Amino acid sequence: MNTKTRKAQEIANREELLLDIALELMAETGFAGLTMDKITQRSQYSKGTVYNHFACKEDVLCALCCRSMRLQIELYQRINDFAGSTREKMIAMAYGYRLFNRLYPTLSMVVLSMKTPNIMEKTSSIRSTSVSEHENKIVGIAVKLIEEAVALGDIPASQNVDANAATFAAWSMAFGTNALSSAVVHKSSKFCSAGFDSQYALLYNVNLLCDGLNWKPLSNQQDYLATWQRIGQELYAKELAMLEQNETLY
Amino acid sequence: MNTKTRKAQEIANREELLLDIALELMAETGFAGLTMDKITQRSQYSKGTVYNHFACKEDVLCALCCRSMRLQIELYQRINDFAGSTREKMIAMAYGYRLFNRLYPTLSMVVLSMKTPNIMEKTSSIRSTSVSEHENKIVGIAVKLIEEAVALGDIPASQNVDANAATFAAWSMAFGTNALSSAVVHKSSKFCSAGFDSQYALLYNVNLLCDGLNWKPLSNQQDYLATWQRIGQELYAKELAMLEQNETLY
DNA sequence: GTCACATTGTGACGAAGTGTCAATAACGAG
DNA sequence: CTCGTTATTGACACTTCGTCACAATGTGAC
Repeated sequence: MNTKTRKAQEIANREELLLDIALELMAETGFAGLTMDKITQRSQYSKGTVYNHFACKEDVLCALCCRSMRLQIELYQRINDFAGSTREKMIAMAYGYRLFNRLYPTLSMVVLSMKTPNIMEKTSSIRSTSVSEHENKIVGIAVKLIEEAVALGDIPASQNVDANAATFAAWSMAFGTNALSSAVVHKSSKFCSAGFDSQYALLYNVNLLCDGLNWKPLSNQQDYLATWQRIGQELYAKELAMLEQNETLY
Repeated sequence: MNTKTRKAQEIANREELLLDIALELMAETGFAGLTMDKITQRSQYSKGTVYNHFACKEDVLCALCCRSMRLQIELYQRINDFAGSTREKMIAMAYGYRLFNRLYPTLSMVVLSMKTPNIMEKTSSIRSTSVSEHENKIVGIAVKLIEEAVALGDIPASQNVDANAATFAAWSMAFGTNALSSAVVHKSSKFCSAGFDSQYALLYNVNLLCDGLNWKPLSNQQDYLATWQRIGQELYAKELAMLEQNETLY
């Protein structure tokens, strides 16, 4: 029985190793540069072994997506300790989301790609439900926060806010902002010339949303830019320092 | 000289034909089922000719993306004739966006995929700037509408709204809502069990955003669900009828 | 220690797809 | 009709995916 758990551990370790390699390859040679053969070559294992872990190439992405979400969850959990209003905590979630996207650009692209049909069509159901589970955990954090805001009256009861609907709105906003930001940055979009500031776009957008929910204090009652800075200092100082030194973690 | 324009016309026609085939293939066999070989086989032309039109497979998607945006623009232009406030017109844009996504599900997936790195990395620069140009046209429609709202005072000057920033927010929201809706519908997401209603999610989300901008009349001052219905009847009756009969147009 | 059995690993291989290019065909001006 | 130009073709070289018969290794009973 002991040997079994040891073996299982070894397999789990190898899986992480393979994922490290996959991520490294993607960072080096771009998204299209990831092939199963290259993973095989760079690892000390053979193709068959790699395919023992992942049913297909898309499953590798799925697994990376799960890792990505575990990392995100870690960032979001710190928010519990943040001394601030519920709205400030929601903004902290947005901060964490953006931080994640900057710190792990390759992983972020993986998450984005997972919403795309050509990937989803091919993933095995085991992997894709695993992604859903992780996703639900993140969604749960946001739902809980919004429910708390309603309970405390930060979001007036008269707004009749459904926590699920509001969470979906916030998620949509964050997801869309990130997806379009990275696209806008690279291209000759109208926004580039219009002084588009990707740094604060998410703060701005989430503030609009919260104001729409009538989530007190409103953005004209409080300086959320200051909150934004404070979140960075108090919750994510370590990660910001890494970014300063251009230490991107895939 | 006349022969040249005739020839050019023929080539343009053939390009449209090839795109029709590509779309048909995607609708039939899924996104991953699209191959250059199949396009070749189903058309009466050879591989070389197909590659004369499109530098690579991703260029086909790019071209479809442009077609997709031309169709969208057509939908949005009708809004000029809509008798309503600026905010109602913004909601009409959201309506058009959602209508487009329902009427052309395959094309919608193409647009979504274009925001993804594995596609973007491979597209030729000519095609991708063409996508940007089309995109800018759509963005321009929204910017103009928001500027008008500010000029009329529907959005109070005190909000200090930048039309570009607000457009980006609206675009992010619409894009994110659509991307996540289609993902949520298929999967065992928390939202499914929570009575997620994809039909009105975009209306709800855009209303939140407009409320956040303090775009008058606010959603508690007017029944925008009624507006939503009116938009369907007055602007998009034909398209709705098609949807009723399950006539999806790729 | 060893033997039968179970599990895990291997890499050559077939299938499928991409993009190229030398050869061929069609075109049109003179 | 002829000849240079341009468009078209499909065989080919190359890449990649995913499989499977076989090899190697690990396990536990005796």
